Amino acid sequence: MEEVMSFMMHAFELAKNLDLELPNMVNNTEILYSSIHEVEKAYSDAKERVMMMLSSSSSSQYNTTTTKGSGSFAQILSHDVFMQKKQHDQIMHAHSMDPLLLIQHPFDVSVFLENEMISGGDDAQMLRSKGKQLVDVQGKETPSSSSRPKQRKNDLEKRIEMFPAPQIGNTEMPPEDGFIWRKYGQKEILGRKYPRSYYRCTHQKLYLCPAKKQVQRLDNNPNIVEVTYRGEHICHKSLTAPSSYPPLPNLLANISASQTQTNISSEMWRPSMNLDLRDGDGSGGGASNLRFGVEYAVAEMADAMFNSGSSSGNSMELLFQPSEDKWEHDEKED
DNA sequence: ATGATTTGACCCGG
DNA sequence: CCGGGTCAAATCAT
Repeated sequence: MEEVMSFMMHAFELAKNLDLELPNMVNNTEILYSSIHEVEKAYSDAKERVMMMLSSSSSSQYNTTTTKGSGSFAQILSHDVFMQKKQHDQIMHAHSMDPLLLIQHPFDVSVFLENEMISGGDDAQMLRSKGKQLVDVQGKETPSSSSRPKQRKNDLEKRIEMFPAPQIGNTEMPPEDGFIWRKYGQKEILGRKYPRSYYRCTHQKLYLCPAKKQVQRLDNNPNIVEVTYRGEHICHKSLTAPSSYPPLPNLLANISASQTQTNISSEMWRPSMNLDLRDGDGSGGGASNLRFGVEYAVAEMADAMFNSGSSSGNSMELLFQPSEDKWEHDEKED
């Protein structure tokens, strides 16, 4: 029960925060949206916990091996709510929060794109055509003409997204977005309360992946981090994935059917536990090390295991449900 | 030993 | 010249 209370308290806190920050948010719809969404989610989480409890209390003798079709009303209800919540979250994310989708379906979320896009589109191509020397294929710098082969800002397409920031635990943990990032710098920014962290794609060396991101906590609302993406993941395309994702509706259908993808932003909002994966000093470490696909499933599993405790088998049931239609398959090298 | 993070120095555009 | 972005050596983690 304390768990539920904790969830509720968190929801209250978020709502209160939203209330307080509302005047500041009216002209920033992204933040407003994000905040509302998180409040909604917090309550939804609390509700889910209650459902779980209902479920376990009314069918305690069935315990963990309950299989589908034999559940009590509460179980069904709980399952239903869980599904609804998941589906809802995923739809919301698909439309606004998921940078993968943002990259793959920029048309769908154009509201989040900045005006600073560079005509010409393809980053890699653009870099090449601009004669920028990055690194050569062997990974060595190609020294020529005194100046450093450094990409300058504005060379890459820029996309800004708002993510909820963790309030407890390692609050410096950047939002998980499905890619593996390596931190290469941190800087105090003039007029900003919090330092900005710089990340680049881990596969930069191997695959010349130009993707980068900056993570910056907002000063007027530290609960939100502004993530600026630059460049697209060519490594993602070549390594894993789907050079093109299924059309959005299909994707959503797949996700909600398979229940394997984790709601990304929810991972950092777990109110009653500290999900620090490493680095507890909060000194700016902790680049995200989860990757899309497998680890997400693992995270989801861990999430379900921790959160459901001994109360119900529903989550597990969802987790192990066959789902071959995942669109991220492997990380095979070529 | 290898890879990631930290952090001061450096570079460049405005 | 200043500030933002990046480099790279030192350090840390595994």
